[in-house]
Amino acid sequence: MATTAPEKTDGRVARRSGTRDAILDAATELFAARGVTSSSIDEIAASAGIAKGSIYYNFESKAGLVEAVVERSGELLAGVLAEASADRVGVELRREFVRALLALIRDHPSAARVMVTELFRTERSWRESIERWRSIALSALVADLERAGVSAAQARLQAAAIVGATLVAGLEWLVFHPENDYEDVTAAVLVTLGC
Amino acid sequence: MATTAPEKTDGRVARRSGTRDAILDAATELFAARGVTSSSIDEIAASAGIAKGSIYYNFESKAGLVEAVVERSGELLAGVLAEASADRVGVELRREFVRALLALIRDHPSAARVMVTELFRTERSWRESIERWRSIALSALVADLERAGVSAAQARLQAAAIVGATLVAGLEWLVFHPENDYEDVTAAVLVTLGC
DNA sequence: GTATTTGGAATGACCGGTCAGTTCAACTAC
DNA sequence: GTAGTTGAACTGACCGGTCATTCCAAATAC
Repeated sequence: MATTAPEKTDGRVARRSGTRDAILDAATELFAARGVTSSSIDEIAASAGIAKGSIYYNFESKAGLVEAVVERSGELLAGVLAEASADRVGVELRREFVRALLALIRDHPSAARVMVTELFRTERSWRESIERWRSIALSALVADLERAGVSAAQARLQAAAIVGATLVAGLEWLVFHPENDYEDVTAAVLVTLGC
Repeated sequence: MATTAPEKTDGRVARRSGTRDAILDAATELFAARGVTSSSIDEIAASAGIAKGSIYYNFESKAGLVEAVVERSGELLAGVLAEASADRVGVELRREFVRALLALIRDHPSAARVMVTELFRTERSWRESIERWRSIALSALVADLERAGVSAAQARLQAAAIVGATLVAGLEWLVFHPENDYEDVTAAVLVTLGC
């Protein structure tokens, strides 16, 4: 599944090289606002400004589209968090982790909301993709906590608590109190987590 | 999960007085597992062990049923949290708040999941009900923080962070690590929040 | 007697997915 | 150079299925 613009081997250029991305963008936004199951393919096509058929030309099915959306959001998440965790431990790691997550929410609000709203839902075909990114997101925190002598079970729960504090405060900011700025939210989360 | 025992006479099931609750129970469970939009009225009726017509006799529409589910879960939440907050301030309030929320998740997992998964979704008819309970849930924490000199905006963000840490750790527990027990999860959240 | 429940059939809207056809830039033949 | 060819990208009408909702006559509860 190529994520970049199609570059044909015979030198041809796709008529509208942005179609796939346009679909992903529109889908991400609609999924964030209304949830996956109540966003129809017709709506996504209309919102992306393309025909319904093009969605099925670019993606195997609705589930495939969802997976691609989750995949893209997950890559974003993993990238940001990997950078934030590099060479850091303890309180400093936690602090940078929170900052990075909030920056992600600020810069990609729809992607963040899709991940959160679908995170705890079961019995879905895209469960696996979400699962994968969930592990990646938590791994740096878990590893650090275990290194500090916390048991594996506790480490996972504590990491979830840190992520939860950040995500929910971040979404509270986005959805209900956008008048605050990034620094306000970061401060609130860090104070709450005692960093 | 039926609330009253069936009683057969003619191949038909008589369950007069408990019908409404049976519907609410079944709906809550299905909504938690699959989400609102992908739980059909037929499924809810079958799961509740009653006829489809009875749902429309007891509720105006699917949206009305959802609203009733949210309403009931919200009352549960508000009740538990009101009790936890009574006559408490500062760290002790926060501690009891976390304990109460986790106990709620333990005792009413489906209700908790419905509230969380629908919490940050927009453009829904039941948005208003969720909104109401969200405020109630946060109010005690917000008031306490403001009393301690925290600004209104910061208080709301910090309260959200506390609730977020508790909810996400609680759902992590429920969904992914049920082998832990209530005390483990409580400890993890309280440690993370520095209480 | 009235309120509630049942079982099921009917209706119309919507939705995911299909497919025959269109478009057009690159390519080929002459 | 130009007329014709190719084929990936795109289109939108259409189809089969699902779903919420309505309706109702018979049965049951209070």
